[in-house]
Amino acid sequence: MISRKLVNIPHLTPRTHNSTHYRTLNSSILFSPPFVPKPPSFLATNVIKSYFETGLVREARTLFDEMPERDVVAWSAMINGFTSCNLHVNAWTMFREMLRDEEDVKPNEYTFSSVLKACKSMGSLSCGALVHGLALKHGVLGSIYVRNALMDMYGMCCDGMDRACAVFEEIGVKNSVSWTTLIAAYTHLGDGHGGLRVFREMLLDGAELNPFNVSIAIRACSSIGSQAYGKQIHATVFKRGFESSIPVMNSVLDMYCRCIGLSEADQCFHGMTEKDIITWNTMIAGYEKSDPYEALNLYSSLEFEGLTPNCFTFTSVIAAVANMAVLGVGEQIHGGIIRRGHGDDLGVANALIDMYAKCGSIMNSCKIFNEMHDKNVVSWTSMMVGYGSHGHGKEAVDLFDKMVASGVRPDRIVFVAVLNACSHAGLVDEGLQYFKMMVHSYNITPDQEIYGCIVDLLGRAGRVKEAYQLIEAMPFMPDESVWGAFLGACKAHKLAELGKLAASRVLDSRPSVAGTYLALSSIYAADGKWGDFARIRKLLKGTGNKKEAGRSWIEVRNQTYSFVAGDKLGVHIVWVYEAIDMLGLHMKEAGYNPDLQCLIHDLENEEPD
DNA sequence: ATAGGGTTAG
Repeated sequence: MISRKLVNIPHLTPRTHNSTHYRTLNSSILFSPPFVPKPPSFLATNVIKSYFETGLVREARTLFDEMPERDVVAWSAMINGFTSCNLHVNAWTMFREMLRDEEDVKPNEYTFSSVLKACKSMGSLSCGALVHGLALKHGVLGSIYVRNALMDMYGMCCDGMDRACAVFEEIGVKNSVSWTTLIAAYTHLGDGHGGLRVFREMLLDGAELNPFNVSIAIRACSSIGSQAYGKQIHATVFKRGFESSIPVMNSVLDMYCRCIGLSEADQCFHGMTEKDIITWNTMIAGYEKSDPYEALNLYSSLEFEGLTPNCFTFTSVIAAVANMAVLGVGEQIHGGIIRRGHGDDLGVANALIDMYAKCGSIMNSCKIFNEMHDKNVVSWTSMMVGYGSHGHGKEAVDLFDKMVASGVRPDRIVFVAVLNACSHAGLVDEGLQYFKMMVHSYNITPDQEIYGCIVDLLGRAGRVKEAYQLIEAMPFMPDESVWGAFLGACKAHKLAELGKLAASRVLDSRPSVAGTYLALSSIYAADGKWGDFARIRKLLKGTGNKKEAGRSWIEVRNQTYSFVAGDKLGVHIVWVYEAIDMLGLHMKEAGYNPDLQCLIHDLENEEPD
C-alpha cells in the first residue's frame, strides 16, 4: 500500500537519499506522527482567532502582546477580530500600530480587506481613502478581495458613491461579490432605481442569480415601493428554489410589508417553514405603525418559538408602544430591555426617547437622553421633536445649538424638527435664520417638507404675504404639504380669498385629501357662505373620502379608554364628557376664550343624512 | 489569517 503510493507520485520520486523531499515523504508516510514545520506564531494566531469568536477581546489582546514575534497573519487576525466584534476604532488603531511597528511587518491583501471593513463601519471616508493610497503603495490592488472591500467602503461612506463606481469600473473581471456590493451600495444610499439598474446590467453581463444578489435586489424594490418588480423577483425566487434561504424570504417579507400589504405579508409570514429572529422583527416592524397591538402580540409569542428578542425587536416594539401611547406597557417593556442588557443600545435608547415623549412623560425622555454615553443625529432629533410636541419650543431650539456644538452634523430631518419647534414657539426670525443656515452652511437643498415648514412658520405668525411670496419663489411646483400649511394660515387668520386659492391648488394636485375639503368648508362657514360650505361638503362626500377621526385615549388603572370627537358609544363616555366640561371650566377660569367658529363644522359632528 | 446577502430609531 505504502510502496504503491510512493511509486504513484512521480515528481516526489527521490533522486538522492538525503534530499529534503525524500526525508519529508519518508517521515510523513512511513513514520507517523508527521513532522510539519509551522511558523512560530501559528498556534497563538489561531488561539487569538478563537478568542475573538467567543468575544474574549481582552484575552486576545493580551496573548498578542505576549507573542515574541508577530507576523502579518497575527496582525491581520487582530484587525479582523476587532472588526468582527464591532470594535472598529480598535481595528483602526491596530492597523496604525502595525504600520509604526519596529519589526516592520508589511500589510498584505488580508490586512487591507479587514481594515477596509473597519473604515466602512466607522463611515470614515478619510480613513478609507488613506488606506486606498496605502493599498496602491503596497501593491495589493491586484486582489479582487481588496477591490471589492474598497468599493464596499466607498459605497457606505457619504459622498463616496462616485469613487465606489470608479473602483468597480477598474475591476477587470468582476465576480459575484463585486456586483452584489455595488447593488447594495446604491440601495443603502436610498437609490433603489440605481440598484435595480446595476442588477439588470449584472444579468446582461451573464452573472448568475444567487440568494445574495436576489435579496438585495428585492430590498431595492421595497426601497422604491415597486410592487411590480418586487413580485417579478419574488417569482424568480420560487423558480430558482431560493425560498429555502431565510435571508431571501426575509427580504421578500419586508417587501410585502412595505409595498403590498400587511395581510399579504402575514400570509407570507405564516407560509415560511423556517423563521429566524429577523423574520419576526420584520413582521413586528411591519405592524408597528398601522396595527401596534398586533406588533405587541407577535412580540409576546416570539419567545414561545424559542427565539430571543434583540435590539431590533425592541426598537420596533417600543415604536409600537409609542404609537399606542400607553405609558404603563412602555415602562414594562423598558424593564425587559434593561434586564436583557439592551438599555445602552443606541437605536433602543432613541426609540425610548420617542416613546416616553409620545406617552406624555418628557421627563423620562430627558433622563434617557442625558444618560446616553453616545448620541447620534437621531437621538438629538427625537429629543427635539419630543420637546416640540410638548410645547417646549425654546428647549428644542437650544438643543439644536448644543447638537452642533457637540460636533453632530444636522441633516434635513433635524431642520424639519427645529423649524417645527420654532413655528410652534413663535420664533419666526430664528426659524428663518435656521433656514438660511441649512442652505448656506450645510448645503441642504430644501424640499417640499422644508418649504412647508417655512410657510407654516410665517403663516402662523400672520406673515401670510411673505409665505405667499416664498411659495411663488419656490424652484419647483409646491405640493399639498406646502399649500396645506398655507391653507392652515389662511384659516387661522380668516383670509377667505387666499384660502380658497390655496385649497383649489391642493385639490388640483391631490383631489383625495379629505382634510383640505374640511379646511376649505370651514373657511366658507367662517365667512358665512353657507351655500359654498354645503357645496364643498357634497364634493367631499362624492370623493368617498372621510377624514380619519382624531382618536384620543387615556389609561386608567391599567385599562385603556379610547374615544373620538362626537363619540356616543361606550359605557365610559359619560365620564369623558364630564371631564371635558371640567376642563372647559378650568380653561375659562384661566382666561382662555376658545374659538369655536371653525371646530363646530367638523365632520364628526355632522348628523347622517 | 482573507471579501459579499436580510431586520433597525426622527
